[in-house]
Amino acid sequence: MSEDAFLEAYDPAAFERPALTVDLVLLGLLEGRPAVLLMKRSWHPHAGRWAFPGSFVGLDETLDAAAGRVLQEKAGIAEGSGTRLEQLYTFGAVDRDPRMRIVTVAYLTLMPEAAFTQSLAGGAGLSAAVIEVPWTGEAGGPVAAYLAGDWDERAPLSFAFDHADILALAILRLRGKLDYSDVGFALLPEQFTLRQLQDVHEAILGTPLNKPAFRRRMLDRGWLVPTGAREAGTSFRPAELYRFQKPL
Amino acid sequence: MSEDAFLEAYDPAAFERPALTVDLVLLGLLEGRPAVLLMKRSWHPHAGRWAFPGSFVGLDETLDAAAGRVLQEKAGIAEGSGTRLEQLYTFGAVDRDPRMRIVTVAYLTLMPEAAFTQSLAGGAGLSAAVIEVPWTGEAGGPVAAYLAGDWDERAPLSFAFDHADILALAILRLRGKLDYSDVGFALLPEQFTLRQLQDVHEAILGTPLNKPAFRRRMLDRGWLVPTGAREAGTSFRPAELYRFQKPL
DNA sequence: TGAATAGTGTCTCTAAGACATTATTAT
DNA sequence: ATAATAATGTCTTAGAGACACTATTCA
Repeated sequence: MSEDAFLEAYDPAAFERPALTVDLVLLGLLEGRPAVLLMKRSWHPHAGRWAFPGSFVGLDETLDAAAGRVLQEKAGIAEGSGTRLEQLYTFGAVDRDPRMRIVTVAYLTLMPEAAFTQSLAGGAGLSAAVIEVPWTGEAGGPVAAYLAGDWDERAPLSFAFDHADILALAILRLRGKLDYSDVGFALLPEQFTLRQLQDVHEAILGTPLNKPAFRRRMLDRGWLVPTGAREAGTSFRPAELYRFQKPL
Repeated sequence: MSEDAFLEAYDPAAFERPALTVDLVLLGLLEGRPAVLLMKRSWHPHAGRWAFPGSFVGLDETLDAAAGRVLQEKAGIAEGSGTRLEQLYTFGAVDRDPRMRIVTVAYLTLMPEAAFTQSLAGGAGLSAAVIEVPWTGEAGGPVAAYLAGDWDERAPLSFAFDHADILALAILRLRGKLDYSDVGFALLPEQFTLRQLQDVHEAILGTPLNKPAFRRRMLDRGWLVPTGAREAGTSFRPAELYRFQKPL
């Protein structure tokens, strides 16, 4: 075909191509609520708005490698720290960046508690924003984010570029995988109670769940190992702590 | 951040970037079996192997638009012909193409019977290959494809580049969406029998299904409208023909 | 003892699998 | 009639929702 003939004579520099980046939706928990790490833009365009950390994709690095590099450079998290990277979707609207044509591969990053707070305190300029998921049934909907601490006082913060769409899709993906995969556990610390696990599920789904049914489902799955230890610091009956471990 | 300062002074032509393409997994049915449309490569590299049709992404076209253009140019299908395009995954291994760095956004294309046979007969050099899905449980596995007609005689054909991975992922995605979305119907003609629908599901899942339960599930969902007509040409009791229509 | 939440028992309802039975068409 | 498949009835079982009840801890 002509495509092959074209490629045979192709000069890589001859034609303009879109630039290619990766952007990371860094998800974790803040006081039990789902939250993302964002950078406040101080330059044009979209100065004052909030964006996910990202980077250009190098000529000799994989997409996954570029995402891992961003995790390292901008969030201060080394690979293999329990943080999980998963490709989410590729966004290619022509005018998504006013400066030039940039196609971005969005990654969903699930951070356990330790990694999340570590990169928040890392001084790399990342802020945490709590996510509020409206109940929209099966369909996806707009997702609001509020700067940590001011959850019920301030206005939702505004996103740069198409990053609001990216976040909405990330939540949708999370929802879809919630009850057949182990994404719910990836956000929790090493040890957690069943109530914490249920809170995470409810926050992501945006709807309350039936307590006995939820416990049965989780325990019957066989992924939870009781530690024998109990939570501390409550003024009532402390719950048992569990560890997540897939059998075999 | 330095990223912004960098971009301010950025000369779009100054740094080399990966090339960006779209590739289309064109899925349809051939004698009731799932099949894909492929092009046999006659040039180096990977001459003699089979590849999905694709194209470079233009500087001023959306990813979806580029995919639609490929559908038009290489499969001869106009948009809005009932064929559905859905972004699948972006493949970015550094050496996936030996000539240069090419990142490709793979699209899953569900073609109804009419469109599939039309583009097969269109003379654009596309061949149909029947897909054989091994039963691999929930996990994805290798997917074999056989040139139409020689299904049980010939060896499975070999794919160019990483296109075997792309096909395996396409089947996996299809499986996942099969029983909560309408992808099963997108492959069938306007009117079809419940047995045809079940055959499609079984072929994609790679496992037999319980007939009464399948019928109940499909009919209770409310997406099937009985037409009153019946299939013709059987030597036994003809089945009722249904149309797919989502309520509201 | 009271407040608050952890954790469980049980009933009901829904949906799926298994299997058998009836229905309908062509030859 | 016979062959072949369509279409349905029914029994059983698994799992979820609802709701009430018991258990355990701190103040």
